[in-house]
Amino acid sequence: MPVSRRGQLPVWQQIAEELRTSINDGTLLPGSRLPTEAELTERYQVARNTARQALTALVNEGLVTPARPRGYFVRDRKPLYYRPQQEFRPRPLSPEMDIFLAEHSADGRQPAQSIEVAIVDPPRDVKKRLNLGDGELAVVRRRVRYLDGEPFHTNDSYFPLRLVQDTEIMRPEDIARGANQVLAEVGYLQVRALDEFYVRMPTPDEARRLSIGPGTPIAYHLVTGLTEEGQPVRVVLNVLPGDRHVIAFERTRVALPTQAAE
Amino acid sequence: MPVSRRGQLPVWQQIAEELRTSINDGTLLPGSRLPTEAELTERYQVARNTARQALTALVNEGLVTPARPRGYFVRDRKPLYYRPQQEFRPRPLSPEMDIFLAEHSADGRQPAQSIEVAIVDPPRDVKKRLNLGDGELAVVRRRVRYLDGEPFHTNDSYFPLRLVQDTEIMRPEDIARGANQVLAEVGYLQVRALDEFYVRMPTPDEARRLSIGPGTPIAYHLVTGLTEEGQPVRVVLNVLPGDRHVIAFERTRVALPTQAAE
DNA sequence: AAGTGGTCTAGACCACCAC
DNA sequence: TGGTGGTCTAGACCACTTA
Repeated sequence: MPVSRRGQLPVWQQIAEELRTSINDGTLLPGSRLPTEAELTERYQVARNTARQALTALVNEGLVTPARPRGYFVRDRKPLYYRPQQEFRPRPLSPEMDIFLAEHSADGRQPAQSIEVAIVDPPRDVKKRLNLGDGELAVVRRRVRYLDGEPFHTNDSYFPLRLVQDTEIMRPEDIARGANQVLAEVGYLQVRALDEFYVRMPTPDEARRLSIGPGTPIAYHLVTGLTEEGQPVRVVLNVLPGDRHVIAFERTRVALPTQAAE
Repeated sequence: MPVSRRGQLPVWQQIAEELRTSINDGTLLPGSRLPTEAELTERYQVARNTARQALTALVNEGLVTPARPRGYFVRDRKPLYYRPQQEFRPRPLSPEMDIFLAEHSADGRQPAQSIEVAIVDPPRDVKKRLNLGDGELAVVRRRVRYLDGEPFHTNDSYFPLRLVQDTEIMRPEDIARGANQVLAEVGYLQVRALDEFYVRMPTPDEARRLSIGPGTPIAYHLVTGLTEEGQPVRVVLNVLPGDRHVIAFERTRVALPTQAAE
């Protein structure tokens, strides 16, 4: 086979490149099995570790996933649309999960979620955006959302404790009309939100919580909800595995048609 | 040292975990050097490959970067804000690069860009969003933007060839008033845009073009620009390395305060 | 020139699970 | 229970780049 030990590229990269090509040109379709490590060592006449290095590279690129003891398989990415704007749209009275449900159940997939409420000293990220003083606490509603029993993403909403004490927000149950409505009822209507997306590899904790395999990055999505006066009253922290989401939103022209920047 | 061969976790994971902890608790600050492979094999009494596997894992998590022959170093993530909304804001007559420049030069960093124009059969992603028939061609303006001489992101704008033939868009130069304005002048004013973000590892090509090291994912940002009639006239394809960008935008309430979804 | 990580080999034992 | 990938060892040679 055409691997050369004197080539510009290391042998393992040449092997990885050949496999990559097979995947891209459709020779190896999503879901199909790659050659085993043993087959590669045989075919290219290299040590097993060399073949392994090639496969490991593909795993870290997110192209391939190992499924012991059946072999390595070409990954099948089928991300679903995730619409941060959705939450500023009016909607009928319905369980808190509605949006998520409406977005995804159309596919015939079974949505589910777990809710957990805690009073915490929030992470620095959140503290800063909520303008919390030292030692000031927050309530967090932590959710993991599932699709067909598989974890899909996490959604942790933080509220300053002093604003939501003794409201429904403190109870680990679905809030039929939405937590934002509860906030509005106690005088903190949100009229603006700031969205930030960080793209990075998951921490081991995140990987565990969401069953994220190697080679799968995440979007770390922060939303800061503000009142008319610009007071932050809510920070949401979402972790969206890249292989399961497409983040989508829509924009409309805000200004007169005098100028349109590229 | 406390690595046990009979532990639940493989030795290399235990080593990785100790290093990870040192990084997170500030013992190893961003920019500082990790122990060398030789030092780790000595300290933990393991084979070099085992120490290496621990370090490689941290590299693939994006925590650490190897800088031969100086050793491994803790990475320093300093992403800049990237605001897709910016382009729908009015702005003064100025070079095409202005937005990018205004966004980033405040930091005292030197922005630059390269432009390249080509007539191509666009990728499927683009073709579909532009509603191009089979064999119908497009013009692409490919840009790489730099900051302090380092590649920062790529920005490829596609236009249906039939719409922009003989316009400035065909010329590989900065368009002072912006390509969108040119489009508007020939009758294709954009009033809406659809944004999609995919989060994934870079392809080897992307990694090369943008000098992306291992363990760094990208956001693949697609913008489809639509006219009043809903005709797509522009598709932009951005590749944003995760270690250099924070994607940010703002939302305002669109509906009456009857309902506020969480 | 020395020391670093990069590559590669050859071999061993093990845990897991589909068949 | 066989075959798979996961882990680990011990050693070798090389390429690079900074000091």
